Amino acid sequence: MTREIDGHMEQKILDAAEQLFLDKGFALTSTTEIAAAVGCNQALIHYYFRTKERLFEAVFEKKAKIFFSNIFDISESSVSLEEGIRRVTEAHFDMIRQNPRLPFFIVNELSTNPARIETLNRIVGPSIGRVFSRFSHWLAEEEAKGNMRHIDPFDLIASVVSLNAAFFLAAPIVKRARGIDDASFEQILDARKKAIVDMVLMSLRPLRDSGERGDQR
Amino acid sequence: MTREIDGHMEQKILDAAEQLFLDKGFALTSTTEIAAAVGCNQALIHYYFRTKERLFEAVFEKKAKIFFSNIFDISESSVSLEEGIRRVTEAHFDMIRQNPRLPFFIVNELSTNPARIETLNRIVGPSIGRVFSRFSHWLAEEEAKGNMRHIDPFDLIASVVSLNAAFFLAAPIVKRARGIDDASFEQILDARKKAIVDMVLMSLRPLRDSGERGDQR
DNA sequence: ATTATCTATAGATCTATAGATAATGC
DNA sequence: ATTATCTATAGATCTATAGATAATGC
Repeated sequence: MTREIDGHMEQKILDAAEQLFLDKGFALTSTTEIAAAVGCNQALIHYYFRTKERLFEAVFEKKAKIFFSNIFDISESSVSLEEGIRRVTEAHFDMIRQNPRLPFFIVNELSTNPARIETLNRIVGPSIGRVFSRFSHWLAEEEAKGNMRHIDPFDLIASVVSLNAAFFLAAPIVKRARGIDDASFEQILDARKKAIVDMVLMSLRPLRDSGERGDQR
Repeated sequence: MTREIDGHMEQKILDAAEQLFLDKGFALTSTTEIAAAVGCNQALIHYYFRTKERLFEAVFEKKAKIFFSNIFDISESSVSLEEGIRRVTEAHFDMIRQNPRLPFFIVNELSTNPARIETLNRIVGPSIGRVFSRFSHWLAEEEAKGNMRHIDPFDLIASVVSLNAAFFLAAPIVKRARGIDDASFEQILDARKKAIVDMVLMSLRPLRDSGERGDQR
């Protein structure tokens, strides 16, 4: 093989590693297997990345960034409550839809290797605080206007992320178990997205006629 | 070592395997490690269980049964909507609370080894249909009475399971990341359980004043 | 005689490194 | 001369099995 026939080997290794790590996780993926997928020998992987661990870190950082960045970024606060909630929920759902193995990948690696939490803190830490506080303020305003019941912003975010992520954790399993073809599966995804948005919006409706919070209008 | 000093080795192996498999999954747990935890030699594990795979199966069946059995079993349909939803949601939450690694374990093994879905179908298949249909009927009645909005029973179940399971997938990560002690963690669990129940109940409230379904009373 | 437990080891990985070879840039 | 790629291999696992030994029940 000559050098750099089409694109760099380094990139091809990264791509193959990404796919395999996403699919099977760190432990079940061997450098031998990555080399086979790339079509090079196994030593080359260590030439570029030194260790399997460092190769994994490269993939993990990229994927963690996708998963945790811009969650619940209400950039335009001029939008209505319903529209705002719908947007962030759907954006989050769609992000996972484009990276369906992401929830499994993140959960799997953080559970089996808690040390990786450091990596996360470094990557996500800085930005998350600002986004959260902007979202909180927006919610508080809407609550004050009587547009929604009282809810801890953390609980709302946790719920939306739970509903979206858990579905994609279970989806491939259900898909295989029931032998669902791709076309039907896309329909199921759309339906579930709608159901999740509905559920969240419905749950935020202000309380009806008691003297409790959320009825100040 | 003499035989059967206190309880059977077979049971001790099962117990140790259960703990390790739950913690780290199939791939990351070695029979050597299990033997070390038990305090016997590694060959004994194969004496009793022949292969690591069969030992794992034994653990997996037991745990899958716990996770999937009796989900959403509304045994007494005389109960009110709110009380019924609260009960099944809390029962499900508490079941996971007692087996906090269960969601990770199930997701992890089904994702990395789809063949295991067969095991699941065999174990869960028979009972789940009946429970689901009973729950559906109960919901339909409550909807007809105007006590709740219309919702696909599957979506409701999916949402509750998602909310509960996802929390326990993320909880240990957050706990470690933020250095939360056990006492505070228990409080967080209680608070989250309440928030989940609230969210579900709130989302089921009948629609207010449009002419849509759920307002027939 | 049977059963439980142990020691030892074969065979299959897998990661990482050393050192050879070939292509490129000077 | 440097850099990319390859071959070969050391050393560390890990699973599974063969065969020895010791305890128990008859």
